[in-house]
Amino acid sequence: MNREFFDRSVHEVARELIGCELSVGETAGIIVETEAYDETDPACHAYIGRTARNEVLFGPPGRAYVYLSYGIHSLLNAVAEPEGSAAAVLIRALEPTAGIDLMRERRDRDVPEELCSGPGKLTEALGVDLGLNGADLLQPPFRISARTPERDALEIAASPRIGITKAAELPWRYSVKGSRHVSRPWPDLTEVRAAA
DNA sequence: GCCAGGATCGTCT
DNA sequence: GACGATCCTGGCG
Repeated sequence: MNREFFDRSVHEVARELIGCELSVGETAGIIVETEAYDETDPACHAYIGRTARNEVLFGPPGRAYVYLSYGIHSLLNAVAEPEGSAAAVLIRALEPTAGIDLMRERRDRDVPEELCSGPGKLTEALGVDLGLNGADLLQPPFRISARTPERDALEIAASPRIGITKAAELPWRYSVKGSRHVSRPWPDLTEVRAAA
Protein backbone atom coordinates (compact mmCIF):
# COMPACT_ATOMS: atom_id res chain seq x y z
CA MET A 1 0.00 0.00 0.00
CA ASN A 2 1.47 3.37 -1.05
CA ARG A 3 0.64 7.08 -1.00
CA GLU A 4 -0.79 7.03 -4.55
CA PHE A 5 -3.54 4.70 -3.39
CA PHE A 6 -5.07 7.57 -1.42
CA ASP A 7 -4.20 10.27 -3.95
CA ARG A 8 -7.34 9.96 -6.10
CA SER A 9 -11.09 10.40 -5.90
CA VAL A 10 -12.39 9.69 -2.39
CA HIS A 11 -15.18 7.59 -3.86
CA GLU A 12 -12.68 5.34 -5.56
CA VAL A 13 -10.61 5.07 -2.37
CA ALA A 14 -13.71 4.23 -0.34
CA ARG A 15 -14.54 1.32 -2.64
CA GLU A 16 -10.97 0.10 -2.99
CA LEU A 17 -10.41 0.02 0.78
CA ILE A 18 -13.12 -2.62 1.07
CA GLY A 19 -11.38 -5.98 1.40
CA CYS A 20 -8.06 -4.49 2.54
CA GLU A 21 -6.68 -5.40 5.95
CA LEU A 22 -6.22 -2.59 8.49
CA SER A 23 -3.80 -3.22 11.36
CA VAL A 24 -3.25 -1.09 14.44
CA GLY A 25 -0.55 -2.56 16.64
CA GLU A 26 -1.38 -6.19 17.40
CA THR A 27 -4.97 -5.90 16.23
CA ALA A 28 -6.26 -6.14 12.67
CA GLY A 29 -9.35 -6.70 10.56
CA ILE A 30 -10.64 -6.74 6.99
CA ILE A 31 -12.43 -3.53 6.07
CA VAL A 32 -16.05 -4.41 5.22
CA GLU A 33 -17.79 -1.01 5.40
CA THR A 34 -16.76 2.56 4.47
CA GLU A 35 -18.30 5.94 3.68
CA ALA A 36 -17.00 8.75 1.43
CA TYR A 37 -17.04 12.45 2.40
CA ASP A 38 -15.75 15.32 0.25
CA GLU A 39 -15.70 19.08 0.64
CA THR A 40 -18.58 19.72 -1.80
CA ASP A 41 -20.71 17.59 0.51
CA PRO A 42 -22.75 19.33 3.29
CA ALA A 43 -22.27 16.32 5.58
CA CYS A 44 -18.47 16.64 5.43
CA HIS A 45 -16.63 18.40 8.26
CA ALA A 46 -14.65 20.35 5.64
CA TYR A 47 -17.78 21.77 3.97
CA ILE A 48 -17.64 24.92 6.12
CA GLY A 49 -14.02 25.59 5.15
CA ARG A 50 -10.74 25.14 6.96
CA THR A 51 -10.88 25.15 10.79
CA ALA A 52 -8.65 23.87 13.57
CA ARG A 53 -10.62 20.64 13.79
CA ASN A 54 -10.71 19.71 10.10
CA GLU A 55 -7.15 20.82 9.27
CA VAL A 56 -5.98 17.26 8.63
CA LEU A 57 -8.62 16.79 5.91
CA PHE A 58 -6.91 19.46 3.79
CA GLY A 59 -3.46 17.90 4.23
CA PRO A 60 -1.69 15.15 2.29
CA PRO A 61 -3.47 11.85 1.51
CA GLY A 62 -2.87 8.69 3.51
CA ARG A 63 -3.13 10.25 6.95
CA ALA A 64 -5.61 9.46 9.73
CA TYR A 65 -8.36 11.96 10.57
CA VAL A 66 -9.69 11.07 14.01
CA TYR A 67 -12.40 13.07 15.75
CA LEU A 68 -14.73 12.69 18.70
CA SER A 69 -18.34 11.81 18.00
CA TYR A 70 -21.12 12.51 20.48
CA GLY A 71 -18.47 13.34 23.08
CA ILE A 72 -17.77 9.64 23.51
CA HIS A 73 -16.52 7.80 20.44
CA SER A 74 -13.38 8.34 18.36
CA LEU A 75 -14.10 7.85 14.64
CA LEU A 76 -11.33 6.89 12.21
CA ASN A 77 -11.04 8.27 8.66
CA ALA A 78 -8.44 7.87 5.90
CA VAL A 79 -7.63 11.19 4.20
CA ALA A 80 -7.88 11.00 0.39
CA GLU A 81 -7.23 13.22 -2.65
CA PRO A 82 -4.26 15.58 -3.18
CA GLU A 83 -3.11 18.08 -0.56
CA GLY A 84 -5.38 21.12 -0.59
CA SER A 85 -8.42 19.03 -1.48
CA ALA A 86 -10.37 17.95 1.62
CA ALA A 87 -11.86 14.46 1.55
CA ALA A 88 -11.83 11.34 3.68
CA VAL A 89 -13.12 7.81 3.98
CA LEU A 90 -14.84 6.88 7.25
CA ILE A 91 -13.93 3.34 8.29
CA ARG A 92 -17.23 1.94 9.59
CA ALA A 93 -16.69 -1.78 10.18
CA LEU A 94 -14.11 -4.57 10.15
CA GLU A 95 -14.09 -8.33 10.22
CA PRO A 96 -11.57 -9.08 13.00
CA THR A 97 -8.52 -11.12 11.93
CA ALA A 98 -5.83 -10.59 14.60
CA GLY A 99 -5.55 -9.64 18.25
CA ILE A 100 -9.09 -10.79 18.85
CA ASP A 101 -8.58 -11.53 22.54
CA LEU A 102 -7.26 -8.01 23.06
CA MET A 103 -10.31 -6.67 21.23
CA ARG A 104 -12.57 -8.69 23.53
CA GLU A 105 -10.92 -7.12 26.58
CA ARG A 106 -11.12 -3.59 25.25
CA ARG A 107 -14.72 -3.99 24.14
CA ASP A 108 -15.90 -6.14 27.04
CA ARG A 109 -17.73 -8.30 24.50
CA ASP A 110 -17.14 -11.89 23.38
CA VAL A 111 -19.08 -12.25 20.14
CA PRO A 112 -16.81 -11.52 17.13
CA GLU A 113 -19.62 -9.71 15.29
CA GLU A 114 -19.84 -7.18 18.14
CA LEU A 115 -16.16 -6.24 18.22
CA CYS A 116 -15.76 -4.02 15.14
CA SER A 117 -19.27 -3.68 13.64
CA GLY A 118 -19.49 0.11 13.88
CA PRO A 119 -17.20 3.14 13.61
CA GLY A 120 -17.05 3.74 17.38
CA LYS A 121 -16.74 0.04 18.16
CA LEU A 122 -13.74 -0.58 15.93
CA THR A 123 -11.73 2.34 17.29
CA GLU A 124 -12.29 1.01 20.79
CA ALA A 125 -11.27 -2.50 19.69
CA LEU A 126 -8.16 -1.26 17.87
CA GLY A 127 -7.13 1.26 20.51
CA VAL A 128 -7.49 4.28 18.22
CA ASP A 129 -8.07 7.62 19.93
CA LEU A 130 -7.67 11.36 19.30
CA GLY A 131 -3.93 11.11 19.89
CA LEU A 132 -3.63 9.46 16.46
CA ASN A 133 -5.27 12.35 14.61
CA GLY A 134 -2.94 13.36 11.75
CA ALA A 135 -0.82 10.20 12.01
CA ASP A 136 0.44 8.55 8.82
CA LEU A 137 -1.53 5.44 7.88
CA LEU A 138 1.55 4.09 6.07
CA GLN A 139 3.61 4.02 9.29
CA PRO A 140 3.28 2.12 12.58
CA PRO A 141 1.13 1.62 14.54
CA PHE A 142 -0.94 1.57 11.35
CA ARG A 143 -0.60 -0.83 8.46
CA ILE A 144 -2.92 -1.35 5.51
CA SER A 145 -2.39 -4.34 3.25
CA ALA A 146 -3.85 -4.69 -0.21
CA ARG A 147 -6.59 -7.14 -1.09
CA THR A 148 -5.72 -10.75 -1.62
CA PRO A 149 -7.01 -12.21 -4.92
CA GLU A 150 -9.97 -13.88 -3.24
CA ARG A 151 -11.03 -10.67 -1.52
CA ASP A 152 -10.96 -9.00 -4.94
CA ALA A 153 -14.11 -10.91 -5.82
CA LEU A 154 -16.22 -9.52 -2.95
CA GLU A 155 -19.51 -7.96 -3.95
CA ILE A 156 -19.83 -4.35 -2.80
CA ALA A 157 -23.18 -2.69 -2.11
CA ALA A 158 -23.62 1.09 -2.36
CA SER A 159 -26.28 2.59 -0.08
CA PRO A 160 -27.08 5.84 1.78
CA ARG A 161 -24.72 6.92 4.56
CA ILE A 162 -25.73 6.37 8.15
CA GLY A 163 -26.44 8.80 10.96
CA ILE A 164 -26.34 12.05 8.98
CA THR A 165 -29.07 14.60 8.32
CA LYS A 166 -27.47 16.60 5.49
CA ALA A 167 -27.14 15.03 2.02
CA ALA A 168 -28.62 11.87 3.52
CA GLU A 169 -29.79 10.55 0.16
CA LEU A 170 -26.36 10.19 -1.50
CA PRO A 171 -25.39 6.49 -1.87
CA TRP A 172 -21.85 6.92 -0.61
CA ARG A 173 -21.73 4.06 1.86
CA TYR A 174 -19.98 0.92 0.64
CA SER A 175 -20.26 -2.45 2.32
CA VAL A 176 -19.53 -6.10 1.63
CA LYS A 177 -22.73 -7.83 0.64
CA GLY A 178 -23.37 -10.79 2.93
CA SER A 179 -20.88 -9.85 5.67
CA ARG A 180 -22.04 -10.41 9.24
CA HIS A 181 -19.58 -7.79 10.47
CA VAL A 182 -21.15 -4.65 8.98
CA SER A 183 -22.78 -2.06 11.26
CA ARG A 184 -26.15 -2.61 9.60
CA PRO A 185 -27.55 -4.74 6.82
CA TRP A 186 -27.68 -3.09 3.41
CA PRO A 187 -31.17 -1.97 2.43
CA ASP A 188 -33.11 -3.57 -0.40
CA LEU A 189 -33.00 -1.61 -3.64
CA THR A 190 -29.31 -1.08 -3.32
CA GLU A 191 -26.78 -0.68 -6.08
CA VAL A 192 -24.45 -3.67 -6.12
CA ARG A 193 -21.28 -4.08 -8.10
CA ALA A 194 -18.19 -6.27 -8.16
CA ALA A 195 -15.17 -4.97 -6.30
CA ALA A 196 -12.74 -5.15 -9.20
C1' DG B 1 -36.62 -8.14 18.17
C1' DC B 2 -37.75 -3.20 18.34
C1' DC B 3 -37.60 1.33 20.07
C1' DA B 4 -36.79 5.38 23.19
C1' DG B 5 -33.67 7.70 25.91
C1' DG B 6 -29.32 8.95 27.95
C1' DA B 7 -24.23 9.49 28.21
C1' DT B 8 -20.63 13.20 27.25
C1' DC B 9 -17.55 16.93 25.24
C1' DG B 10 -15.07 19.41 21.45
C1' DT B 11 -16.34 22.64 18.12
C1' DC B 12 -18.61 26.45 16.27
C1' DT B 13 -22.45 30.31 16.63
C1' DG C 1 -25.67 27.20 24.26
C1' DA C 2 -26.67 23.72 20.62
C1' DC C 3 -25.36 20.01 18.10
C1' DG C 4 -23.56 15.70 16.40
C1' DA C 5 -20.39 10.63 10.56
C1' DT C 6 -22.57 6.57 18.06
C1' DC C 7 -23.40 2.95 21.35
C1' DC C 8 -25.65 0.71 25.13
C1' DT C 9 -29.35 -0.31 28.24
C1' DG C 10 -33.87 -1.12 29.70
C1' DG C 11 -38.76 -1.74 28.82
C1' DC C 12 -42.00 -4.20 26.37
C1' DG C 13 -43.98 -8.16 24.49
